[in-house]
Amino acid sequence: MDVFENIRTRAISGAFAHGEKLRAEVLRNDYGCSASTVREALLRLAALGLVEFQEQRGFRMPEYSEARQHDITQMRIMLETEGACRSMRYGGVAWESRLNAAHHKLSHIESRIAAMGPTEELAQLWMAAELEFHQTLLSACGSDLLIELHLQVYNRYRQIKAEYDHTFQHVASNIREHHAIVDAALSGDETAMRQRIFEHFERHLIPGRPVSVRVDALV
Amino acid sequence: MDVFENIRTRAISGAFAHGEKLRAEVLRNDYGCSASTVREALLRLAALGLVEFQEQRGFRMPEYSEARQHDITQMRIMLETEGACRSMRYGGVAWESRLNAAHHKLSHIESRIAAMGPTEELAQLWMAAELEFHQTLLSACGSDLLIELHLQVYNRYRQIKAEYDHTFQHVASNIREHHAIVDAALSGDETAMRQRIFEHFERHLIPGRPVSVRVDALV
DNA sequence: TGCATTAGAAATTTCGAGATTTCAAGGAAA
DNA sequence: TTTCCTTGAAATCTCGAAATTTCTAATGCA
Repeated sequence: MDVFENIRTRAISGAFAHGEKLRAEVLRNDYGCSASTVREALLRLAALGLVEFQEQRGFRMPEYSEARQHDITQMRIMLETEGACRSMRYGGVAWESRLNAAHHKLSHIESRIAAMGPTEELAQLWMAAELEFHQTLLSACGSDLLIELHLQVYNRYRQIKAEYDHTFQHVASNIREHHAIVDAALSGDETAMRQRIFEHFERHLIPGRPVSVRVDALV
Repeated sequence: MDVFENIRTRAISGAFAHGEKLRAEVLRNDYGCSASTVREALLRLAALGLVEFQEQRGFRMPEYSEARQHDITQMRIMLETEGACRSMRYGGVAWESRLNAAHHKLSHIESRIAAMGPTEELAQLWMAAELEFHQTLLSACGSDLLIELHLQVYNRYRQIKAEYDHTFQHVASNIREHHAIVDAALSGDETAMRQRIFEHFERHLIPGRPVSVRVDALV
């Protein structure tokens, strides 16, 4: 069992509370390994911003704050619009069909959640499919670094929204918004793509706080 | 002595060759600590992309490639234009004077290098002053995350350009370009700022390769 | 009471030995 | 010759104990 991978999953899916202390000596029991191995995993997570580390004071989960959520959301908007627009330019038909496939898988799961309510199993499937959809959106952008930084920001976003996600309040709007993004991709209209991505995230920004997003002639 | 910090500095200042293998058992001699401590530092560097890590196969420095340099440069342009423009909007006079101060310090060092040629000591001072200048440029952007990601990308940039930096071929143009950036900041013209930052990095892009940069009415 | 000190407990970090895995060279079979 | 296997050496990873630092709370003093 990969300790790093497993703790990472827990850290972005709400298994730990915001601000909770993470003690290697405690977590080791979950994995039957030594504290050093857990410590190693936590250090790597800290470098990725999923865990906070203070010398001689151990590890804790990041605290929640509206400002932090706004910041992370704005960065996701920036990286995803940039990546999606580049994919539109360079990706061609191959990318369009991959995006379609990823969207199909995701919307199937979202429909089931909308219809029969969230179960633990559906939530797991949704997490994976949502990530895959947004990664596919950027997959043809031609920049490994953009993709890597996006994954970092995506994970922090999931982490901060973990409890929110679990309720699936906005499945209906999510379905619409994901659909609108795919439409924009197929239409080849970059301005439309920027707007659709912005709209997808808009409700997670702090109203009134300045936002720096290029939307080009937002109506 | 902080092993992590020290190895990080070496990794971005050309002390290790591209693709070189980094063995904990070897590096421990430089620090008089155990291999585990070195290993811990290397894992953290790997999470930041400054070192590559393969399970059971240890650590090595990233290989050089033109494509990688282009990618990193493009991301620096993107993050720095965004951050600089936000600083222009939110930073006010306080930011302008901090930028002026940082620029003054940097250009003083660059002038000395231009005049009397590079020494090891001047190179060290330049590294610190250059980072401080570019960080000051973003310092009033209002986004901790943007600043954090920029530092990551900045470090990868320094790492890949380490030998190039050491020659100081372009001190003269650097002085001009840094000056132009400060001018744009004081003039409050965001379009000019985007252009000046692009020009500062232009020579490190692969000619002809598509670039996605918003420059707004580049003449 | 309020504040500083300090002793004990708890948590964090370092360490080197041992277990595991990969690498490299030589030899056998096709 | 080429490919596959064997084997010893080298490198990597894991572990729990020991050393260090921080935290807690009880004590003494003003």
